[in-house]
Amino acid sequence: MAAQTGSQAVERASALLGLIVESGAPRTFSSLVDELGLAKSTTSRLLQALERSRLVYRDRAGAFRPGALFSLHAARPSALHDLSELARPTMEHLSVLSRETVNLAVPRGGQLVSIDQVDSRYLVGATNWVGVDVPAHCTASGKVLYAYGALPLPTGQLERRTAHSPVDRAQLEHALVEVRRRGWAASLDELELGLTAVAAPVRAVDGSVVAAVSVSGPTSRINDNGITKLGDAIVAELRGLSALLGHQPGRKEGFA
Amino acid sequence: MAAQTGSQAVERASALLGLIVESGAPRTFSSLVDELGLAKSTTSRLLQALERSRLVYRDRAGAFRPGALFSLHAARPSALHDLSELARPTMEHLSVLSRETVNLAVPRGGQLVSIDQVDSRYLVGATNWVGVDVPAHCTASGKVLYAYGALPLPTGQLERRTAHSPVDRAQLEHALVEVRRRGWAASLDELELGLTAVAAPVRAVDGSVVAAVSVSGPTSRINDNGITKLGDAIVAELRGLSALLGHQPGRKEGFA
DNA sequence: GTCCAAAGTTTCACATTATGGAACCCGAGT
DNA sequence: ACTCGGGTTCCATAATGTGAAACTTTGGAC
Repeated sequence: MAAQTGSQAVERASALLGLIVESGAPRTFSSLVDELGLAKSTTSRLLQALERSRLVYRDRAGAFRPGALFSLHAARPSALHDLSELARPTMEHLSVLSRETVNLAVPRGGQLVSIDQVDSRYLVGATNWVGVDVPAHCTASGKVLYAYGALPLPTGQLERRTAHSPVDRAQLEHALVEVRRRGWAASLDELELGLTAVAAPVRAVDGSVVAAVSVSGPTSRINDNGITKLGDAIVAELRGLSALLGHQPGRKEGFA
Repeated sequence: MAAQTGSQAVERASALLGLIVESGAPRTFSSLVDELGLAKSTTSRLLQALERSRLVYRDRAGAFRPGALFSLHAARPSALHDLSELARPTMEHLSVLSRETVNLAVPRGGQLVSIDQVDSRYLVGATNWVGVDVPAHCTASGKVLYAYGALPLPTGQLERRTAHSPVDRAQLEHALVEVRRRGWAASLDELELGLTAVAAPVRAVDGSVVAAVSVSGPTSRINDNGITKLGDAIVAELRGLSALLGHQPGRKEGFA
């Protein structure tokens, strides 16, 4: 049985709020009652308190969604900062393992946005990618977000950055199939000659991909340590971060 | 005194969470104790419950920030949907008042993103702008977001859409000064000949601008009803929406 | 290193609050 | 009309939350 923490009511209300936030779809009153197992009257009263506190709102059909405080948070630039703080321990662990540059990127406004970085521990290979505008199809993170539908596929002519850049659509599509098969993506001299990156997805509770974490460095060094080995290591490391976002391995991990 | 709601503990914890989410900066333990006036021990216990529930996290200095559930929500496409649901009543009221097209736009990835629209009640003037890529400096909403620092100013050459488009930087800068003076922005035949829009800012708790709401229609009709009158009406209508995001009129409303 | 104040946590008696069963309300469907 | 599902309100009482006080930890000054 749960230890006494002096905050049972708060924990119950928080559990309700967690179910609502983690849900991809609006939650009905009775589904919340069934899942949490509290009395209807208790559930009703806790939800009313959450509603008054702007933590949930009821849509037109009466189902529950995250409320104004969540929208306020999401609307501010600091939301990205909080996400990168959440990811920071994972990124620093990857930095220790790989000794290379670790980068966190998210889809924003239909584009790839790099929001945080842990720098390489080598003297060579220290490019700061945060805030830098790059063609997503040439990057490992971009391929991850495309492969799992977190970014709309690019339209128009694909930009060529190097002789290795995937400017042919069929070539890119094939690469995305490979990403989905392996669970990670690679970019070999495609953004910049001599630069290789490997990236894997960060998933939310329903398996949808919300971010990508990449490890990048000079092609020679990354090759020497093994691209497949690195890809699998990133996937393994991101399990913890995805779990913080409510993701449980074994759940559907397909096209979001 | 407050009526008995049977959820005092939840309301207290929610009030703490609200202070943390509304704060632009991390909140210290003692500032929360001072502001809410609860006993230190009660405050400590409630914050611990919120932390266990992933609703807050403590940064390296031990100060409190919105937790993983907020980051999860912000990272998902549905966050924009929830923001537009929050704005919907205001937008529909503006639609009734103006009988024109009402649009909600946010800054995302350094760009202007239109996320919701209430259509004109006239037969003429029904363009759907949601998801359409437009040069922000030619739009009323874009000018609002630039004027208040919610969007980085455009770099490079300013695109010309019509003979009225502000392609000269000094011209644009002057327009932004005017936006800040009046509290709303206008775009007269600048995006499209015959199209005029007026927009005003949606503000968060600290006065920072997080979105813009515009009313647009044929230039002749908008002119007939008066641009200044429309601008002032939008500003007045958005007070309620900004209040939902914790904004209180009279607080600093300057450059965010 | 020591000392001290501030930040924060734990303990516990008991007053207050949260709980859940039952009654009730409302709207939709038959 | 009745039934059912989604909720809300009521209320007796058991359980929990509360805050004062004691205690611990941390950071800065000397």
